[in-house]
Amino acid sequence: MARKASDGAMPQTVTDAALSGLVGYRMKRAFNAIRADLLGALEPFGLRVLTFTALSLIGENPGLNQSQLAAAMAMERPNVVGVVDELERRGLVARDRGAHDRRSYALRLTDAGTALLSEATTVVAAHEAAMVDRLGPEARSALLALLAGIEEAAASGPSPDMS
Amino acid sequence: MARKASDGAMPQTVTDAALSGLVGYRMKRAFNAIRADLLGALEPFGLRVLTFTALSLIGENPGLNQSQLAAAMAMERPNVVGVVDELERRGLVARDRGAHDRRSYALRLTDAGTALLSEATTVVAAHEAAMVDRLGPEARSALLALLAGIEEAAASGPSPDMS
DNA sequence: TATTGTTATACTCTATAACTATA
DNA sequence: TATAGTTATAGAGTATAACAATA
Repeated sequence: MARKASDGAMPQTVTDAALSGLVGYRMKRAFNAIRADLLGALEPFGLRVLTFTALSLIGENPGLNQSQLAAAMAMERPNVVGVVDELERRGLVARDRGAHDRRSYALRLTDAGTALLSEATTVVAAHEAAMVDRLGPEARSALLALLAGIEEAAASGPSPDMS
Repeated sequence: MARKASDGAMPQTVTDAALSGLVGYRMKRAFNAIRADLLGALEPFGLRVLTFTALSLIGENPGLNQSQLAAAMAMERPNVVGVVDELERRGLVARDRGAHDRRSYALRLTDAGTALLSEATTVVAAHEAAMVDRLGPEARSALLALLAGIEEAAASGPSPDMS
């Protein structure tokens, strides 16, 4: 049986006072928690975070191509291919060859994709509300504003035009 | 030359109105921005986010073992091995065989580890301040409180005691 | 029998280089 | 030549199963 209370060789509780004042540390832990919850919410729909995000962006921007989708998702083009492949294989997204530029695909949701996105969005919003609304009625909007501000601050970051 | 302005086949700007109300989406983007900045701050020290976090936790809790470190870092024990290996190889952390329980190691910083942690912590804090303080004097503490609250809400989450 | 550290392994996400077909 | 999509590949980060040493 495990009995180390009388041992005295190691700390019983691990503290993180030095780290807990760092936004990056707190954000990683909070993000992991949110991500795990989000994953659970999406799992019944057979969606991952990436496929859900892509589905939502395509639904809101029908006709966009994969390069634009990659930029919107802040990821590289090659990694978008698999995401769209998966959505296309499941009949949720269609790739239409562009008439104007035959190199690119115009992405759009199928009827099945529109329906699944609608259901998944409802469930995801409910999951998030259950987590965030414990912190008070204004916590959600305050948090969203702060997070958006951080992303913006990073974009116009400490090393501007270092291209 | 690229000239698609007169094409009209695809949207010029991609919107994310539906997603931008979701905490998970905003958090992922903000976290990526913070993480990239953090990575840049740690790179001169030869540290990653994981090794910096481990270094800080060991410095604050000398004598803790790898299982406790894993729990504190919210990761699995096998993945801690490589992190401690790397820190030990660089002479920043020492593994002392425990006299009371010879299965475990008592982890502690070496003098070099203490010195490096001190320098890295200063630089990381300055980097974070440069990003976060643009949002106002109270943004940092407000954000930390909200993030801690989210993590706590997740811990006592919607599916309690589902072990 | 349970726990610590470990190895092996696999899966996801991400990033880069190089190819093809179109422009 | 430049761009869109693609392939192949490699690197992190994370997760589980199984093992030896110790309790």
